[in-house]
Amino acid sequence: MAEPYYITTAISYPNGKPHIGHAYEAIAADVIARFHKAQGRDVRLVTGTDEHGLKMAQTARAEGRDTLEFASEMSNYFREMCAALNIEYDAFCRTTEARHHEASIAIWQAMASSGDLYLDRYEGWYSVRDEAYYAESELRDGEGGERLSPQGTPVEWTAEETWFFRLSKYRDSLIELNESPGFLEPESRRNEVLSFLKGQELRDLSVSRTSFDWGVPVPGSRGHVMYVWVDALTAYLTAIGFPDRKGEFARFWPANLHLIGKDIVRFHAVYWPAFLKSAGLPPPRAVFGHGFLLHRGEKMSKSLGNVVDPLELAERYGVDQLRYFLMREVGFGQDGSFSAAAIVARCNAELANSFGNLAQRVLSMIFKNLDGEFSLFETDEADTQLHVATAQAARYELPRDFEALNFSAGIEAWMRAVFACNQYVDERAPWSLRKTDFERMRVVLLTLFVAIRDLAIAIRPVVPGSADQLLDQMGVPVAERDFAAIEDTGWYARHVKSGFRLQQPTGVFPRLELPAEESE
RNA sequence: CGCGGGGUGGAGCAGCCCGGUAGCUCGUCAGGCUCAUAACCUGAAGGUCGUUGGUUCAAAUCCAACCCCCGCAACCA
Repeated sequence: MAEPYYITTAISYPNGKPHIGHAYEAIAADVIARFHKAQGRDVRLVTGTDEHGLKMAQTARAEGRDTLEFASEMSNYFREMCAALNIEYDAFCRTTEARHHEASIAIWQAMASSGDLYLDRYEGWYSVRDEAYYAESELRDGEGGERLSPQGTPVEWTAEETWFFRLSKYRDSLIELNESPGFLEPESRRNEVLSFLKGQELRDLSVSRTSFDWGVPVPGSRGHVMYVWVDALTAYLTAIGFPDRKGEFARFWPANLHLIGKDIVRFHAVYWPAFLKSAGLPPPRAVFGHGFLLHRGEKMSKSLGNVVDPLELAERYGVDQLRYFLMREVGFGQDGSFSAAAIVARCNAELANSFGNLAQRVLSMIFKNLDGEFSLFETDEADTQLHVATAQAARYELPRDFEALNFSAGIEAWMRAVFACNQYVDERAPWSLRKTDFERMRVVLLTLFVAIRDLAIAIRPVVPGSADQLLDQMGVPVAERDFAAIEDTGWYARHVKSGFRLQQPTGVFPRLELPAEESE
């Protein structure tokens, strides 16, 4: 049975419509999921929306809407984004679903029976906007003498009864977990978390609220709803069947990877493993905090008016182009910059001019000169060398780098193989051979055909739609588009035998135009 | 002394962990080719790797100090 692989994106807070950051994370998760599928693994990709919390309730009220109805609408935008970006998720978990409430209650009860939850009185400076308490020392004075949080939001002295989670108890095991290689990446994030864990005693965490009711009710404790993060994180369990601990859950937990933004690393690398341990469940195998995208080097914000709608980008430049750009251009784990000019330049240079044009010129010559027919052929040493170069990239380098979440390096290796193919075309000059040595021309073209097929399969996780269009034209069976198929040397003989005939090829990676207003 | 990221040919980056001829893409210039999406291939120019000092036979790479840029308020990955 195939090895299971479970990956999640963060469960998004749908307070607003999805922006480029959500798109980036979803795309990266989808690329990872497709890559592991192509490696023959049994993959679950989970995403969803975290719809509880005061802010949701407030936003809905401000719009004069029923909270759930509003949340449903917002959640749908996230589903639509996934559909538009070709995100192939297996489950979309909404935290307002009944099954999720069940899961949250189950984990709560498990933590309670470990003795890790206790009721106490909490007094302090509370910011309604931030849903957080602050220490006296963190506050500053605002205009008119009011007290402000470090975030500049008003705070008031509040006393409430709240449930606490004994986070302090888990400090040592959390340090150990975060020190274990591969748990939290990239390294810079790990250092941050470790310095947080080691730098101080951990305070127990307030995990219930009584100031509002839009959340999962705490079992047996009227008036309390769970702290949003308790239930949000639990969505990772809900999606695979928890509280049923058999079946899907037994197979897929612990998750192989939580892919999240760098801003919520602490919740995933500290609170979440502690909750799980308390509930008697193993922690996720890995957490990766990716970077943020900057628009032309500037942070995006509504107030600056430079927020970019990911669907507009996909519409304008193409879904696969956007996917390719984000995975290629930005070092995974670092912040990255994007702009219309950068997308156009990158996609034109690599997808259109290098790979797309390579496929087009080769398929076109096969169509015109060989009537689109395939036959067996013997390669000479130089031909074999080309296959070695492409196989190196498609079978070894790209998978190795993708496995390590080093997408730009993997794609770069792939590009080197594409360059080698174009170089080979030029050196062999099949258009000249056509007149002088037809047989050699045939061998050269078919050699290239094989190379292109391997390269198309290798890059398919990144640009699934376009790669499939190309492979369709090439007559590569749908079932033979994974890494096992690249290894399978018998495929070409079957391809010949099938009698497949190539039609007039059409390019799958068109050149992009830079919109006039973006070209300054 | 708040925390973190970064400063490498015109632009964007890799290399730094595990010191040993400075690499890639774009751009520029020259040449080639004409099969192909005005695409492709070859070659060239262009960098004292932020500064200063240290370790070393040898430093972009290790150590120290300093300078500069960007995040760390909200929406939010």
